[in-house]
Amino acid sequence: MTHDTLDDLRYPKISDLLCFSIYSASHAITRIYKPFLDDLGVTYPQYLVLVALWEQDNQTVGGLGRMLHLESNTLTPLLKRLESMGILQRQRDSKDERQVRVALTGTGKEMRKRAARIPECVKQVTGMELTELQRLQKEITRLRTHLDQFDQDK
Amino acid sequence: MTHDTLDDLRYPKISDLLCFSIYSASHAITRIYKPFLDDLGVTYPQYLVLVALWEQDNQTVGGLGRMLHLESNTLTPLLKRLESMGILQRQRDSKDERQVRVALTGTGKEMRKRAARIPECVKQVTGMELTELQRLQKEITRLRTHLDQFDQDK
DNA sequence: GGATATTATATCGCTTACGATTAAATCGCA
DNA sequence: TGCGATTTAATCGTAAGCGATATAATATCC
Repeated sequence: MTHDTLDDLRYPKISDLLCFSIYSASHAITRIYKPFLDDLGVTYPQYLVLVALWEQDNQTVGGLGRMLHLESNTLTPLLKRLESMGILQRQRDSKDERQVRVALTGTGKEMRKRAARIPECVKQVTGMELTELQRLQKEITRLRTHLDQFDQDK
Repeated sequence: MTHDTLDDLRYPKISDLLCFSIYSASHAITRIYKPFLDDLGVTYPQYLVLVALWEQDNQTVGGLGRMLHLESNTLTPLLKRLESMGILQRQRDSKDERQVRVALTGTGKEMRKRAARIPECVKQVTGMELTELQRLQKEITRLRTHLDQFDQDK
């Protein structure tokens, strides 16, 4: 009997995998946001698009994709839904007709005020200190940067 | 002009939100796993189900759901796909016909060996120390526990 | 024992994600 | 100038997630 035979009997427990903790935390966060976002009438990915547009309005689809790490195959249908809700407008850029610019409507801009308390509410639910949340955010972002780096190196 | 008017002009930057770092890290992880899982012929959520079954075989759908924090509306179609691939079998429990037991086939059990090196490979890509990854895993799990706690309290 | 409540899984509809491909505009360069 | 390469969005198909609901089996209680 070799060591390999013994090692073959083991595999990391699901609860010990970092990848699973992030996977399940991501879903848990979506669930926590749900009631707040229901008030706004948007989904969680739609909310992230709004946060990106509140930070920088009138972006191209590609620009939004770089902020959110999403491609047009995900963003286009999502943006069309937000447009049909009257939250934003999509328009071809006249300087470069390949690009589509995404601009908030008055409704979309006003939603920022209605969403103002959401980050604070969610922070409360975490039951963690602000400094700890900030540190966690930085470390997870650093992890994602490493993963992105490796991905594009291929 | 009040302070509120000024405050209304601000919203957290997307890149500063913990929720977004977890959201985007989760997708980045899926992308990193992709080439390894392509070799196995499964998707990332399917892989997590396999990890859970390698840890504890012959579970009910509900038991798997508790391990993975997923409901039957997600698991049932996913398990049916794994069954149609010959990786596992689903069978009603004769003691309690409401329950469905999920058991790995020989193929499913053998895949554990072929997947043995994946966690180590992914760890390399993170570019982080094992102790740091473990700490991060614990902290994110703690965060998710808080969120789950709040969710079921409602 | 039988009506009622509870539990376990499945089904349906909708919204992400994303790989692969397409279409159109622009760029680069001979 | 013109033509192939590149860039940008959009489209299509498939697989998650999940809320709402349905269905069937079991548990509870009178």
